[in-house]
Amino acid sequence: MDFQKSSDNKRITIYDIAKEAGVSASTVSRVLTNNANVRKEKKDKIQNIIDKYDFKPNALAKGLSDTKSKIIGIIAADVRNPYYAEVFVACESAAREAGYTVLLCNSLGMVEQESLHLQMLQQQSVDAIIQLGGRVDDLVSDKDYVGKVARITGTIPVVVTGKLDGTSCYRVQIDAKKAMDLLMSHLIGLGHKRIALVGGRKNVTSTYEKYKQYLKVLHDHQIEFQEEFFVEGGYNYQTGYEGMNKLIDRHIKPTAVIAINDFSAAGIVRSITEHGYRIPQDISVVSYDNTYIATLLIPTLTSVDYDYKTFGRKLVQAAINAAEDEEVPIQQLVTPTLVIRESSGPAAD
Amino acid sequence: MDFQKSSDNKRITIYDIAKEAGVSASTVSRVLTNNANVRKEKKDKIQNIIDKYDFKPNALAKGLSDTKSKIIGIIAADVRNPYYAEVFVACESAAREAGYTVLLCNSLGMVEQESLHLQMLQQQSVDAIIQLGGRVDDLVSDKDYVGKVARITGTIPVVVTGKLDGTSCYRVQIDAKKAMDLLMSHLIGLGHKRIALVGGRKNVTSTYEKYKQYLKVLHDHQIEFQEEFFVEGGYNYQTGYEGMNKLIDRHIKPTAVIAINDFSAAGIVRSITEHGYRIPQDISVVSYDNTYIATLLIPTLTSVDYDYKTFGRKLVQAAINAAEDEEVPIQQLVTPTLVIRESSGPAAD
DNA sequence: GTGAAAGCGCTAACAA
DNA sequence: TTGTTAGCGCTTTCAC
Repeated sequence: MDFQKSSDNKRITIYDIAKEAGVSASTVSRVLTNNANVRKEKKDKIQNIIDKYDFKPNALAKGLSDTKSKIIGIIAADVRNPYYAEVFVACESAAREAGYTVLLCNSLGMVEQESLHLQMLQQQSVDAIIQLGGRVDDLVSDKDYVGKVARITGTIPVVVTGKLDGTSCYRVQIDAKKAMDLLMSHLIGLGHKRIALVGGRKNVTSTYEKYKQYLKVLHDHQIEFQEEFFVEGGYNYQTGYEGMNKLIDRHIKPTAVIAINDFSAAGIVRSITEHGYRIPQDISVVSYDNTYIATLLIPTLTSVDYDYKTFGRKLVQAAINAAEDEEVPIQQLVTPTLVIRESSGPAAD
Repeated sequence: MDFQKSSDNKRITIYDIAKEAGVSASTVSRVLTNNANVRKEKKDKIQNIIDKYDFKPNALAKGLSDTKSKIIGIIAADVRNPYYAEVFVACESAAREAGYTVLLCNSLGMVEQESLHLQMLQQQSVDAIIQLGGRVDDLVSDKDYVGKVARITGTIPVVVTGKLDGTSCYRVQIDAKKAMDLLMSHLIGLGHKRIALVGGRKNVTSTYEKYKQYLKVLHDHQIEFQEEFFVEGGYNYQTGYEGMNKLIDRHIKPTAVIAINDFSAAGIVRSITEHGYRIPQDISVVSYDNTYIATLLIPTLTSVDYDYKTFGRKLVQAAINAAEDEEVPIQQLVTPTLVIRESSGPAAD
């Protein structure tokens, strides 16, 4: 067996198959799409030739002719963040099962990239677009972006994990209120009253909702809200680290900390450890996303899980249904669950 | 401002532009591709109309007609692994700069998926394929897969991060020998002699090469190789954890451990910590990949970095050059560097 | 049941 | 400089 680079291996087409089978291209197309009757005898013959050459129809041509590319474009904030990686992989699997392919683009924190990606996906004639994070996380939707998306939704359905006021995007969101409830009940059940919330920005919808719910739960339990216990910041290691340092340095030590995600939790763990406190004996740490980071740290993190498989399936389902003009709910919620690990325990004192 | 879903927003084409401008479609095409002369006056008029409708040419049609899709297909083992995520993002950026789009598929450990993805990418008429990990990591290439790929390379260039014997794939690899040298010099320089190598399988090329080099360096320094110090395993947290447990439980405590990647390093750190040893005072831990995991752990990990940006650029460059029939070296090496952090220190005793 | 022909939206060779 | 024409590879009427 010898595999040589057969230099100009002209791609085989439906016509080549047709000629060899002694039929017309239409007939070959019929057995390919399998949506018209072809005499069994011919059908078998054609199929054999197709198999023999391992022929696969050109998706571009197919897409051009029936104006369906069977591709779903996905714009993610950053797949290097395991949260997005999990969601993306879940979407990819769900899409594949439904016979669709996914095209991934990352905006990497450059919001202007999102517009460009939108444009590119449009050019590629994707059948639907799913946007994971980025501008759709904004509490107040960017006007410019809304305009761009609104323009697109006329032709291509767009599904987002957040929202985009003024557009007809479909929304599949994580139930942020419930996510906060899970953490708060867990902590309050362990006797915590001095609970800090570290990381996240209030101009991000999901964070804002968590914050609101945090206040509400405190209030429901007659625990007074302490301003200093909410440390706004970002969503990465560094901001978690700095946020926690700030708290401890100011001598306002909480007995429990809710991190906005696993990354910031890692920074928080570092800060606490550096200050000589133990987790969870002195301070409990809990977080959101339940990415593998939660299992890598010492101690392992109690974290809120989203059932990524279901999340991805809902996103893709919405995208495909919308693309195929079927009924799609404007908004769907994904219910989070709590995974308890080593980082949370009874309140100190 | 009111954005309504203008239900059947027929996609605008080059003909619509042409009609409105009172010219032929070819002329519009000319200003679009900008590779033929059009009288400035007309050109401006056409451009205005294009801008007015924010018209973007259909990439499918374009790809069909000039048989170049400007898409690079990427098959990754699993983007949830930050190593692949880093490489992918680097490829995506490099591709975008060169005017290409990338299509990502993950095989998620299911080798049969790789063949299917290959097929799918072929159907999408991608201009080139980049495969990151998976079967191209095998020390002995899978015969079946080799056949499939060899068939494809006739039409579509394939670039891999490993190798695929018997095919004409282009190879862009990390210099595994050098990567091991960096770690070994570092450790030996710190006085370590009892150095264990935990994780990885010898049927994976890069691991095999590291193993060989490990033996060589030991030999060069007249350090006797101890069989038990090489603990074969996988590439994740669990295998790192179990591998290290095995070492310690057998009372063959090394003074330094080389983890096959950051994931297994995390497991190793856990095992060491659980056994009551300190890092690096009792045991140093170093690893490969330098993903963000290395900075999240306590202690932070000394790890071998690959300069992902360059890695991605080389992969994409090779892919594009090959697609455009330019000269491409069959094999290229990426030179790793060492990032020293908290997890490594002078040998105990 | 099957083939001929038109068309999907674009580019490029050829005339004019 | 510009328009006409012929594809790119496939699907889908419309006749037969």
